[in-house]
Amino acid sequence: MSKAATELAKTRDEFIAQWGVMGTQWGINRTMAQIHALLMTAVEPLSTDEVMAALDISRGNAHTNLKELVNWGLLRIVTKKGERREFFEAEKDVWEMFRRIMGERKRRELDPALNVLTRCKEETAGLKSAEAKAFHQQMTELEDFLSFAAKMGDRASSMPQNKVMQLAMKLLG
Amino acid sequence: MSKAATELAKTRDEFIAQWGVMGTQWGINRTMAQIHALLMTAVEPLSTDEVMAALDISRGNAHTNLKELVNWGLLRIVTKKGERREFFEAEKDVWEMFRRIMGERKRRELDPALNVLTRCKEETAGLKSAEAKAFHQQMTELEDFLSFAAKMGDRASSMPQNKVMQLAMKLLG
DNA sequence: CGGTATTTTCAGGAAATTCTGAAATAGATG
DNA sequence: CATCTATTTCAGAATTTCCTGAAAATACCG
Repeated sequence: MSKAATELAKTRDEFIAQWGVMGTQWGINRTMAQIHALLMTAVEPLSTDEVMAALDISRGNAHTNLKELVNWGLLRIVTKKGERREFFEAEKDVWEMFRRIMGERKRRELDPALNVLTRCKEETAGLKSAEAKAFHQQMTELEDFLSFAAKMGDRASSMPQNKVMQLAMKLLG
Repeated sequence: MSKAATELAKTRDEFIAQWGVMGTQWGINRTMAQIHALLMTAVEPLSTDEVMAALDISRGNAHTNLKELVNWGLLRIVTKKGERREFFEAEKDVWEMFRRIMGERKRRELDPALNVLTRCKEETAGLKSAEAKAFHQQMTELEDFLSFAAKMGDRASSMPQNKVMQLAMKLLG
């Protein structure tokens, strides 16, 4: 391998390793983040065995996390003709990646939180004590805020990128 | 305790428990989320011992997580005159809470990610192969996107709430 | 000071999460 | 349908994260 190619490989490995660390801080597991980093910077789709080899992980681990990334919409499965194996390819467009992550996090985190808040709000709607009123009010404010955030997220991710950029520029202006 | 007061206590406990579960999914630990929920819905500041009793947790656990929440800016320490103990009080304004969380997450998660991306970008800036160029380009796009997001976050959280609402309404329009 | 109340730290244990490796299943091919 | 290849599942091991309880440190008070 040439000097330059080694250099690139080293930096890429660093990126993969660090992205894994970031992942754990973001609340997703290290391997999943590393596979994502690996495929984001891959020139072409990789097979499960190639991922196993590149990251030195077991088949079960590679399989589970590849499928999880497919569920998140961050990878897609591609097939090569004459090949029976599945290959995995990352969504590389950053804006599209962001949309997918937003949507998935909303579904997994925001929506359940909203359910809890709505329920707690309703269960205390009729109570008359000052404590109960304060609690009910707090639930209402949290719910309003989160449902507002959810709507904004939906709206932003269903808009063409350039529209969002225009609006954002106004905000930054 | 009256029927209504029991009802309120039950709902509040449910809120605290569920908020704890949400916390784990959001990547923060269960106890920290529960303490936050407890204090968000407390009528007045609580001492460490009261938090321990309310959640049935050890002193070490209560202490560590209370201090961590203070670091996040989600709780403040208050003292009562004639009392030597510290009491903890939650920031209850939802918008302010959001600002604090945004700021802290940016500092802990976004900024380190940006450093990694910048380094990987710089280390491959001079390389000529098609692979290296693609890698460099991917790093650049990720960096641009995240630094843009960071700026937006900063901007939004340093604006008065009503300004943000106005802009948001336009976006939702 | 000496005594007491409170906060802080941290070693070791408990719990939760993640990973491995191998067995089971599914799918293709001749 | 026998065989080969690839995918999926999952019990138990490894690792990481979290919590307890007690000891150490700190702050206050007479």
